[in-house]
Amino acid sequence: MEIQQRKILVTCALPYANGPIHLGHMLEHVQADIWVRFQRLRGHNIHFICADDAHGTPIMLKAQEMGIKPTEMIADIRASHESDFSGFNISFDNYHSTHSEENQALSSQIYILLRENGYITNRTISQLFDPEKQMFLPDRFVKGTCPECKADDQYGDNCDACGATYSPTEMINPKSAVSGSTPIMKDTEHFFFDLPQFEDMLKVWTKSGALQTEMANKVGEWFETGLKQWDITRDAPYFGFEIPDAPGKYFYVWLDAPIGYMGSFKNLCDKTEGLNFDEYWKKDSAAELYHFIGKDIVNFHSLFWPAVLEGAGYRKPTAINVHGYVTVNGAKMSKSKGTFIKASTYLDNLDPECLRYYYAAKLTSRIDDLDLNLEDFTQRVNSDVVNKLVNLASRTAGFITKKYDGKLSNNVSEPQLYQSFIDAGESIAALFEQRDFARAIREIMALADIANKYIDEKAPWALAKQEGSEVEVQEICSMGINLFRILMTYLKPIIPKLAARSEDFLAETLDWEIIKTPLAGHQINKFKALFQRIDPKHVEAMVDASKDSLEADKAAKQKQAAAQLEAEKSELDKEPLAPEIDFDTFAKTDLRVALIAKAEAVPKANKLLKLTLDLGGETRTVFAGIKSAYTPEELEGRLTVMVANLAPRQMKFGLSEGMVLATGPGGKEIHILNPDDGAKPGQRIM
RNA sequence: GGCUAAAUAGCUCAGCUGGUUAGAGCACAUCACUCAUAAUGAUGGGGUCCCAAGUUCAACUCUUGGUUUAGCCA
Repeated sequence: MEIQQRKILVTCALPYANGPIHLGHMLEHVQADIWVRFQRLRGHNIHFICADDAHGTPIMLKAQEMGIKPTEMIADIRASHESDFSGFNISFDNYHSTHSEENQALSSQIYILLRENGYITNRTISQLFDPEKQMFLPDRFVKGTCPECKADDQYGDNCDACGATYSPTEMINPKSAVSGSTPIMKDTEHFFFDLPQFEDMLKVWTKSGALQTEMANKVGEWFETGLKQWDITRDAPYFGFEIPDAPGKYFYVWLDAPIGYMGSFKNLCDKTEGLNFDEYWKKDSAAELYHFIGKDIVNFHSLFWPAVLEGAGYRKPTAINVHGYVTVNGAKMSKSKGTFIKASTYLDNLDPECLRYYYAAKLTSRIDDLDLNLEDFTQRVNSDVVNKLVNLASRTAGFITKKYDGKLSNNVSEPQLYQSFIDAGESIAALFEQRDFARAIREIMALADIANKYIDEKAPWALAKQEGSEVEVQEICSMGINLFRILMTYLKPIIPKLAARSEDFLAETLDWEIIKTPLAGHQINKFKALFQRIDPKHVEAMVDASKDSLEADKAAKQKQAAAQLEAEKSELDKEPLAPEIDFDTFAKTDLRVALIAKAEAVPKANKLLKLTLDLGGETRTVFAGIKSAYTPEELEGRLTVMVANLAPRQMKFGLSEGMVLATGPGGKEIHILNPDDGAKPGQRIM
């Protein structure tokens, strides 16, 4: 290949490991994947990496809620993320996690370099602290009344009702969202990254072409407001990496998350022969580095991240490629409308290539939001991919197979037409390079229209009925196949699976350079349907399924909320104290230490165990309603407490001569009493 | 509240630094074709280019004000 081979490293933003991938995430991964596949197709040396962002308070608390370790939770979520991405044919060279050895080593090393270079300062700050949970609270985990409009139940950083922003300390009646207790102010020493020192460098870098103009403008506004020192510390308990030389202090998740890009690449280098970490990350690296991100995290990537890299002596990104949000049917993705669609739900119902195509058809290099209009989606994909593109092969292949044994003509009858399709490749490539996929697709489809027109004008089906036109018919249809081959090659980065099926059909690997020579005298395979139309029913089913999973979520949340409410009630609320009695009244109750000599299940009783209690010489038979919480085996040999002077009571299964004491609401939650070590059977309890 | 971006046919979007009757695809209508996954081709209907004022010989394109939407900041 003539083109100078480039060394490129591409990343997608690291998905947060506390929830599933949805179609919003997919926009970014599809965009990056198309660009990466395009570069590969052009012969460049490109590596595409990602990882799960696995640290932070929300993950720690969610794991707690689920009753599992954070490491277990992030492992599960990572598996689901990887499966979703591979379902959409996202061609990562490596998918790692920020909770990894590589990342810990790099984060610590970068932090130490920043400190040595004088970019870390420390000071004591005062923060809201949950006295019950013994933890500092991020703003999002404080709820209370808005100081401006007095709306209840607002988050600690801003008010949904009036849009006011404030610090959680200004809230009226703040409560910890974790425990419900009232937070107190507590001092703690934090480390700060001294961002203002990088202002001059950032002003130059952000205007160097590394950012889209819209973003450069946006960042300009932030400069006007003034850069602030960045708090990179969180106190224990925190799920993350402990800061070197600072026990109990952890890196804020947003410090080690972007370093996760490096961590994932390091991990790839360690398992790839000849791939050198420094070649891509050292200060004077000749490799290109691109981050694909959404517009929500621009500040981290255009200010903190390049400054951290610079401060620690690494190279800065070549460019940050920012995209907008996905809306569905013109509105924000909504769980109640069923338009909050998870990647897995999509894959259950539709072909990933359809979404890849549709996103590509609407993606530009700008930051506009992209609307997934489900009706338009169906029409556009069916019309472009099936009616125009695949149709080109479908309508000509039959002739070649039936009349010419699957062999294309030796002669290329329209070399000029062919060449015009090849020439268009240059501008199409430029559009791919600029991430202007929408325009690329428009050009490709305009070519498909020309190709269909050509077939229509030549009408090989009419010629086929005339004697002596065999060669001409073969040549026309071969042209059709050849044009199809060019178009499919251009689309290969976007719809790789369809391209792969086309390769089977054409008996050839589609390649940007090779297609410059048309196929002549070439044997192709029998045409099979290459692509299934989108059936609107499947789209509907997907939306319904998204509603379903939401309803389940909602029900689960309600149940959880009810349980939490119950748990928040004190035991005394549930069962208020009984009226006062005098000592003599209490003394009438004769409580004794009893040895459970024997315990057996009562065959026909659901709740009862038959206990034989030894009072040190005398035994009693007691039926106790604790079968749901204890097995007979675990009770035998234990000491417990019984009411020894309770009048015997005739039960269906025999006479019960007393009762054992237990607490708890019932079911599994029954706890019998245990006297402390040393107590002897028969001793009175007073 | 301050700022940024967007607002063009039923839908999704193009319209470069202001210059003759505002474009494409889809959808719709009519005709042609019947090779093709009811696909393709031709023709056509459809727009006060968000509103108002201004600059100009001339504004979808520039300026100002407003409306709506999305977002950033306080």
